[in-house]
Amino acid sequence: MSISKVLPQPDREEIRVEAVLQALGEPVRLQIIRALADAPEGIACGDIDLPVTASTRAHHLRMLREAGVLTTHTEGTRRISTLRRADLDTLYPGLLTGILSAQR
Amino acid sequence: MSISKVLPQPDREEIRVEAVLQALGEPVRLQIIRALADAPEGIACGDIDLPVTASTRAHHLRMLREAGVLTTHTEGTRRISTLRRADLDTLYPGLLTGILSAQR
DNA sequence: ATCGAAGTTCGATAGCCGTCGTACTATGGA
DNA sequence: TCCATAGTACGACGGCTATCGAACTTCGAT
Repeated sequence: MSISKVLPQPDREEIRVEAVLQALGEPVRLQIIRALADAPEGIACGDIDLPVTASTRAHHLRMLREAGVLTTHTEGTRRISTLRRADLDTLYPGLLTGILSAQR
Repeated sequence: MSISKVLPQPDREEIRVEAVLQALGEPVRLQIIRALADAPEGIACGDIDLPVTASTRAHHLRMLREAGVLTTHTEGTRRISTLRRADLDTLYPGLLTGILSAQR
């Protein structure tokens, strides 16, 4: 049995709006964000339908995590990601809602 | 005497959230947005203090305009830009506010 | 112990884009 | 008319980054 672990990510006060916007300004990553928004309990990155290979997928997940947009914890061999809604809503109230309200 | 003219820009319904986020996810452009937010009556791009040359400035202004973030009209030889607040607030309520609420 | 599944990391590549200088346009003033 | 000012357009260049394949790690199951 393995120990569930949270992957390294910035603290709330370390999150920079530029990094967040840059992270969100990429079609595939935006797609990921939307999938996460629809799965409040979190989702394994492999379970998100994306038009890229696994390695590219991992790359985008890492970008989003390091920007502070999502958090990832391990569950066996799977890595479950969730939106850092509370942090983002506190730092930039309305931003996430505004983005997600866009028609897809 | 010349005729004041509005430079080409997308209609509200043509604005895509990806383009907006991509436009905002660039430090210089974010700086422009903040300057515009502080000048509701509009501002000439030359009057914004930016760490880039005039041509780069023009490039960023064009990106922002074509993404639908700002509107530009001519006044003599000057080009006055203003945030498209109403359009953005309608399409993505809270997004602009969230971004601008970030500490600089 | 072996295997498969989930995912990451690394190196390489190709395309995008931020930057600049230069040339150009257009407007207004002398 | 001539010139200065405000700004754009274009071409070039360099750096960033999205993408991939291949090798590797980790865990769970058989």
